[in-house]
Order: sequence, then structure tokens, then C-alpha cells
Amino acid sequence: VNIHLLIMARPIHKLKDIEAAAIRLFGARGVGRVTTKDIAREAGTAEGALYRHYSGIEDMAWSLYKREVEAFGARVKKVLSSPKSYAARIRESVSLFYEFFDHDRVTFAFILLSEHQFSPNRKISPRFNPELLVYSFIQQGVKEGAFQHPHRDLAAAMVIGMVLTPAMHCLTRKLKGPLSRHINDVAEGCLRILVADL
Amino acid sequence: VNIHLLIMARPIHKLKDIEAAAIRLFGARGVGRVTTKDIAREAGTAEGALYRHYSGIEDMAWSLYKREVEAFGARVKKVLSSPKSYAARIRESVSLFYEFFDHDRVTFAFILLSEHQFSPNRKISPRFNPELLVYSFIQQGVKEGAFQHPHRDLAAAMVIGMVLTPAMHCLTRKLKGPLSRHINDVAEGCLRILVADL
DNA sequence: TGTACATCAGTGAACGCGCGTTCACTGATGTAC
DNA sequence: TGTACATCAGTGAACGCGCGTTCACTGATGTAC
Repeated sequence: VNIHLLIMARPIHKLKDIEAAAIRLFGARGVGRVTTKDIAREAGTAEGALYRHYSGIEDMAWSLYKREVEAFGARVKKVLSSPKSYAARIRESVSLFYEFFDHDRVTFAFILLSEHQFSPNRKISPRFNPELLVYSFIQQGVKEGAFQHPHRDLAAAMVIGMVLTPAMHCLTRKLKGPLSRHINDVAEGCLRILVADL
Repeated sequence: VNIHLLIMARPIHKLKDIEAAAIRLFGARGVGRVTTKDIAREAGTAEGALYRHYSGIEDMAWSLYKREVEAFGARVKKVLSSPKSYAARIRESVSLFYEFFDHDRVTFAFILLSEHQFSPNRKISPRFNPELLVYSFIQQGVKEGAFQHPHRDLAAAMVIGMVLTPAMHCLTRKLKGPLSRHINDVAEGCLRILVADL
């Protein structure tokens, strides 16, 4: 036991503080409306600290976005590629989205609001891109006859919108309360689009 | 016939050029990533011209957004308050959205991408806010028994997402071709969410 | 009709502020011997 | 064990560039008489 540990109530991990502050601010205001000074103030650090870990604010925003989306994408991938029925996997995916939203609304807001904020040549790895994963899941479901729809990609876009838009509206207060209470209704909505004879 | 008209092939209406350039750039890059110099260059004007009509770039972005959304909202209002059946009004609304998208993709991209870019105390007039109009249309439909859904607002959010997300995905090239060919499929999708026994 | 004046969109150079970034420095931690 | 040195996250003041904005000016159009 070291006297140092007793004095330093919180050890210096300012990188965590910076990233948390950045995600919070980016999600609240949009990537383009946050300055390095805002982040430093919110994180309680010097502005220069950012540059020990990222080459600039743009690089930081994109790195955080990519990291969070791909981490979430890895969880989506696991759910969508389980051996359960298509209907069960849809329900579990909606549950994953909405539980994540309720559990870490700040990060979800950051992901949702930043989606169209980056140069189009910056790409999420397709293996962990949640939207692409849904697209290929539905494509596979149609091929195997579990889903029926005249236009696979359109069905995927509709399903994605049906799941994400209630989350957006929850952020903007058009929809109240925890999202997770809507899991069943939204999952059923997805099946109504995808399955001809429910 | 005036010699002047012959020389001045295009009369000086630089305001139109400025607004068109601004909408194009805002829609392509996002409101926060466009500078007054970009707009002036794209419009072929001096930077100062902007300030003859708007108090600044932020005011211009919001004014254009509000104007375009409310103009579109007025058309949505007309369709949704017609005396036709609920199903017909839904189909015509989807048609309105997608025909508008195909007809003026630049403006639609501006509207879609700018939605969450402004300070939350800037509000579209509720009378002409397309999303609010859809919310109250669905609420009315449930009250009158034309629609059945356990949670009206959730149903509205799902329907809005189901209509707009294919448009977003068309902009980002995840979905190909003109949107209007999807009018029937999307309208049918909406009814599947809203009507218990289709 | 012509003349004098007002109005106003647009010009282009200039300006100052705030932004992202840099840099010499600090102090804590790890490592070699 | 102690000493010397390397590493590296973080500091805070400084910097320069690019941004949004301003302003004196232009020139075209409208209007009064």
C-alpha cells in the first residue's frame, strides 16, 4: 500500500475523460459544432492532451465513431448469426438495440447523430457495420424462404428505419420513456414487413 | 425590346444562386462543414452578398431549412387532410415524399441531413411540421378505428422511419434507382404496421 | 421628357476572433545496472 | 538497494490560419417633379 494511492483519489486517466467528454458533446451538438476547447473544458484537461492520442479533432471524432459502431456491430453480428430462428434473431436484435440505447444513451446518441457527418470515403469495416449486417441477414432470410418481400434491399431499409427512428424520436422527446418497453411491438412490426403470412 | 436584355443573358438574381449553392452544399456536406467562402465560390458571388439577405450563415441555414420543410409540410398537410380513406391518404403521402425526392433530390437531401443540425430551440411551425402531421394523422386514424396499434406514437415513429430511411439509403447509395418505384411497397408496409387485419 | 435623389443588391478588400495545432516543459513511471 | 536515464501522458501558453462578418463603395433601378 502506497501513500500515493491514498492521495490520488483518482489516478490520471485523462484519455478516458477526454473521450467521454467528446462522445457526450458530439452526441449532444453534432460533430461539427464541438471545439477542442469545449472538450478540454468538459474533460478538465489541457487542450494539448488530445494530441497525445489523436492527430486532431477530426481524427478523434472518426476514431471514436468507428470504434463504437464496430464494437456494437460485433454484438449485432453475434446475434444475427446465431442458430436460432429468423424471428427469434430479429427479436433479439431489436432487444440488443433498445437495451443498448437505454443502457448508454449518450453513446447511442453519438452514433445515431454522427452517421452522416463524416466524409463518405471514411468507411466502417463492412464485417462490423450494423446496417450492412442487417442487409445481408435479410437477404439470407429471403433466400432461405423465411422472409418474403419483392425487394430485399428495400425491406432492409424499411426495417432499419422502423427500429432506429423510434430511438431518434426518443432522443428528441417525440417519444417518451425507456425504449426497451417497445421491443416486442417493433420486432412484431419487422416481421409484418418481412413475413407474408404472419 | 431593350439592348440591355440582350447583353444581360442572365439578369442579376444572385440571391437565387446563393440559396441554391447553399442548399446544395449543406445537403452534400452537412450544415456545419460549409463556409461562407464555399457558398460564395459555388454561387459566383462575393461573400458579402449573403449579408444583404441574412444576418449570417447560421441564420441562412436555418431560414432555408425552415422554409423548405414548411413548404413541404404544407403539401403533406393537404394530402393528409383530404376526405379520402386512410389507406389512400397514406399511399398518397408516400407518393408525395418519393416523387419529391426524385424530382428535387438536392433539396430533399438538405432537409433529411440537416434535421438534427440546429439548436433544439429552433422549431419548425407545428402546423407545417411533416413529422408532427404524421403523428396526429395516425393518432386520428386510431381514434376513428381505421388503424389499430397498442402505442400510437410508436406506430408513427415506425411509419416515419419506414418511409424516410429508404430515402436516406438512396442518398448513400445503399439503395439504387428512383425512389418512386417503391411507393407501393412502402405504402403497403405502412398499412401492415397500422392495420390489424389487412 | 429630363434631372436629381433614394434605394438596394452586390463587390471585394480588410478585419478580428476563435479555432485547431504546436511546443518546450513537467512529473510520474519503468528499466538497466 | 540506489542511481541514471528513457518514456510518455499531460500542461498551458503561444501561434497562425481561416472563418464569419464588416464596410465604403458601385451601379442599376425606381420615383418625384
